[in-house]
Order: sequence, then C-alpha cells, then structure tokens
Amino acid sequence: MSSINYKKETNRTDTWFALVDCNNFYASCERIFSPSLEDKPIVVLSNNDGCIIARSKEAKSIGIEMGTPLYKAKRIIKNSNVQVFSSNYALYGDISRRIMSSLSEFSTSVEVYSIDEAFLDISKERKENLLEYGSEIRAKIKQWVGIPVSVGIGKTKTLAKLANELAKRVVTANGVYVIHKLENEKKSLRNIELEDVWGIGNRVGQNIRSMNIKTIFELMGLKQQEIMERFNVSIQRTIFELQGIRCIDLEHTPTRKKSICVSRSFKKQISCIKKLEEALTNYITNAAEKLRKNRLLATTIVIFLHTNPFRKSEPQHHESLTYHLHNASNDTRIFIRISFSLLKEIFRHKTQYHKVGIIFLDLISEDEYQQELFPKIDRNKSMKLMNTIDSLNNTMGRGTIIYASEGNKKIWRSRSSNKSDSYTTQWNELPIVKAY
DNA sequence: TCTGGGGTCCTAGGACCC
DNA sequence: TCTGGGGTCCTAGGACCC
Repeated sequence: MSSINYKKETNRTDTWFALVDCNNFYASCERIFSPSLEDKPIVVLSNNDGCIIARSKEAKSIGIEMGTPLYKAKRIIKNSNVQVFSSNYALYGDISRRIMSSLSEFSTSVEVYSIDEAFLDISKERKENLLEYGSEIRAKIKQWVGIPVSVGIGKTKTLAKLANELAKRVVTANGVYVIHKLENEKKSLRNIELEDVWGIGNRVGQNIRSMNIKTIFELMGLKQQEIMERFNVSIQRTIFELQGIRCIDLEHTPTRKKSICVSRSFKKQISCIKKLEEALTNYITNAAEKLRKNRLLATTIVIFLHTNPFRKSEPQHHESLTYHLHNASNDTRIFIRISFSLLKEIFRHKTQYHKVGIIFLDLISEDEYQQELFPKIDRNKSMKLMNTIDSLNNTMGRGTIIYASEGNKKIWRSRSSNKSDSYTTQWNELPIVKAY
C-alpha cells in the first residue's frame, strides 16, 4: 500500500479556506438579464440540447433530476411551465470571469476551481469573524455581478467543500457555513451521505460501506494506521482532510494543461466520411485555437469516433487512433491533414456515427520548442498565419476565417434551439434597456 | 425521435533494460 | 541440478471532479 506525505507536525494549524460556489450557476446567469425569470423554474441543457445539466431551485423542487434527458422531462416541463435554455457558454464564461476577478478583492490567494467555484485562502484576511467575512463575500458578489453564491469555510479544502454543502442545506445558514471542528457538526451532518464528501464518488462510497463504515463520522474516526492499510492514497488524503489535516494545498498558479479535447454529438447521425471530415475540421480548428491561446504545442493527437451507444439495436463502432508527430506543432493545417488520414483508417462504411472528436496530448510550451534540422514547414510563416487568423476571428467574430474542409452546410451542427443572447460578449447582442 | 463535454489522478500489468 | 531481481516507462482502464 502506498502512502502519502502527510505532515501532522508541520501542518499549519491556522489555515482557513473558503469555498465560494455559485448557486445553480447557469440558471442564475440566465436570470441576470431576464429578471422576470426570478422565482420561476428554469433548466439549462447540455450541448445538443440533450440533458438537463442545471436547474433553478424551483425546478429542483418539482422533482427534475440532474442529468435527465430532455425528452424524459417534456411532460413536467410543459405542465409546470419550466423555462428551458440551451447552454450559452459565452455568457457563463464571461460571468464566471467577473466573479473570479471580484473574489480577488477578498483574498490574495484564489484558486479558480471550476467555472462556478473558487477556493480562497482567507487565513490572513479575517480570522476573528469568519462567518461575517463569508457573508460579506456573498453579499458583494450578489451586488457586483448579480449571482447568488454559497460560502463554506473550513481548515482544509475538503472541509470547506463540506461546509459549502451545509451552507446550501442548513436552512438557518443563510448561504454561509463555517466548520471549526467536524466533531461538533454531528447534528447538521445527519442527512449528509458519504458520497457528499469531495473525493468520494459512488464506487468508493459503496466500497467504504461494505467495510461497515456508514457515516462521515465513522470514516473520520479511523486511526491513522487503519487508514493507511485500508485505503489508497486518494481516499487517505480525503480522510485526513476531514480530520483537519491539510493534504491538498491551494493551487496558486494554474497548472499547465495536459490535454485538450474537442468533440460534439451531431444533430443527426452521419454515415458519410465527407461530413465527418467537416465536423472534425471545425473541432480541430477550435482545439488548435485553444492550444495557441495557451501558448502550447501538441506532440500527440488522438482522433476518435463512435456511434450512438443508446441505439443498442444498431451496429456499434467505437474506435480511436493515435499519432505521434515528429515535431510538436500548433498549426491547424497540419492537424487537419493528419486527422483526415487517421479518420480514413478507422471509418467504416454504412455506419451511423454520432460523434467525432480530437484530443491533443503531450503538450509542451512554445518556449520549449526544438527547431527541426530540415523543417518542412516554415515555422515563422506558420505562426504568423495562425496568429493572423486568430486575431481576425477574435475581432470580427468566430468563423470569419474558416478552413474550406469545414464546408458550409454544417449539417453536423449540434442542436441549440433555445439559446439566450451573448449579452456581455457580442456587440450585436447587447441587452436593450427601454426607459419611459 | 430525443441521452453532454472536458478534464485530472491513480493503479495494475506488461515491456524492457541491466 | 541449476533459470533472479529490481527499476523505469508506458498504457489502458477506473474513478473522480465540475
């Protein structure tokens, strides 16, 4: 059994982390510019209008479950007049950026953990009244950006996460909860399951239960030796963190990406390789743009395709192919050329495909690039061209310059039948205010 | 008819090397 | 009669997260 480097003795005891989590983030974003939606049930759909991935409080309370396919919820949506939105990542991403930059007012150490969550190290800022500080954060974000957030505070990231769960569930908490010592929280944790702990999913939860450990308290009450013997490092870390022993630090600088993936399901199944190439061109264009934005080069590319796994009666095909480049690159043209030949190898005729995608792996920084001895492509020219295309697409709008192999019919486009405007990122979609 | 997308980390097992 | 041991790297798959 491997073990972790856990340092009880050297562990700073005066650390306080806050986890700020936006409530029903996507649904709340939709409300900022449509105040009439306040108090109404809202759901937001995944790409291709497939599943429900965000629900307002009202939508949750009428029993709409996370991840439900839209078609299964049609009836309740109609009966309860639920407002349905296709996902609008331009809007959510921009609102997220505003929140994260606001949070830097409250701590010099902010880790942006996801689009709607951030960890703050608030040890220095305000130790004497944590609850008050949490409330201040909550009030200011609502005032400045218009998004309701919950704040959980604890001595480790795992405890801050758990506190955040309580901030949402404990009625009297008003969206802010501080865990000083987990031992004292028996009452409020009554309805919290093992799986509600950050790092414990369904599988691990089941395993732990099968060891006859049923509650968070039993789990955190284990002796060190027992923990080391019975669990792998990930779970060891989680348990120590519950005990207030810090094992997971704040990540101050965003770590360099290790992979970049772009893939989408199609509106309709596709059996023609030409159409797959068109879709793939579009995904590669996006993925390569991400590479360049992060000043990265890819050394390995993987392309994959598959049929619709839910259509069990139809022949299934699920395959991927990997290619290692001699020289790392971020030139879209090179990726398109290679991908097309990979696609030809795995494509099967008379098969109804549902999705293709590309993954870039083994990413290196542009600064680490080693010049080829006999380059086939002039790298300076390539960089100039890519930069020009990127800047045109940035300033004039996405899709101003596209690659010919993307085609113009775009029958592979994902469904997005009810998307709100990109109020804050597109000049022509600015909200209009009428004053009478 | 209709079921998302994008990541990270850990582990076990095999290949390979000396 | 007798056929080691230890280390590293790679990969696939599992589990987790949002």
